[in-house]
Amino acid sequence: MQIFHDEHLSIDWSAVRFDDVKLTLTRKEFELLAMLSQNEGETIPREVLLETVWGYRSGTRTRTLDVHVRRLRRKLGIYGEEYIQTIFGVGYRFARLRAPRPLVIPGPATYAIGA
Amino acid sequence: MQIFHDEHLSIDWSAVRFDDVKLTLTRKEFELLAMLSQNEGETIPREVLLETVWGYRSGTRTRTLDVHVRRLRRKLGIYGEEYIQTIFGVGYRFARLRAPRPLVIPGPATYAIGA
DNA sequence: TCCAGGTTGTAAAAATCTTGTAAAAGCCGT
DNA sequence: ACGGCTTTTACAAGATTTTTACAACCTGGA
Repeated sequence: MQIFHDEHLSIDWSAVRFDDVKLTLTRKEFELLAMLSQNEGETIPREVLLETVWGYRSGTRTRTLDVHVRRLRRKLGIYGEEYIQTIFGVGYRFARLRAPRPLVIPGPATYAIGA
Repeated sequence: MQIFHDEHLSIDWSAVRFDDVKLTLTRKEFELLAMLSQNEGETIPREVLLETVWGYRSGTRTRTLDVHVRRLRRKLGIYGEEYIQTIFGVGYRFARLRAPRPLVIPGPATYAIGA
């Protein structure tokens, strides 16, 4: 069963792939991503994430969520910050990727072909 | 009847061959490989493997599965880890071999081509 | 039946991976 | 600029897997 899909990212219970490259997420990373992507577009408060994914009771002082968001973003590559947005003072929000993929081909060899 | 096939690996009920070389697997090794490859791409939990292949009831403390995965991987040669992937804390997943063989030749020669 | 060879499971140490925390650095809104 | 919140990095503890070695167990043939 699929949790979320768009042009680049595909999230299933069996696997997560970004542009046909399989991402290996840890359990917590996956649970967090699932939680966020299942509520695409909605801002989920920190407290809610900490409670649903970690089972922490409200009031627990921890930075775990932030660190996991960080690791998740890194695995999502350059679009990490696009997919997982910070809502300052509230929580995080998962969003579908807007613009297609910018195609940039640097390097001299490229020009030689076109010339 | 064939269980799984790709460019390198061929798994039938009668034989398993890797690049036209017949592999001699033991019964348990074969059952494990069959179970995994029949569900290509899906992560199969340890518990499920231990129950279906070994008939163990859930909760049995054993390392047998790990050891058999080890022996299987070894027989699959350098691609052992590619075909049989570990999903930490969950189980194992059989996957089709990705890219053929990454042939990368860095260095000055590359630039000479473009020039 | 007994032996030889191969198969299977276990134990234990070594290696690896995951996860949470601490602390410094950076960012945000006022 | 300030206080509060988030990001980033590094580390340590705990959990899980890998690896090796060994012993028990089959099974077929002598």
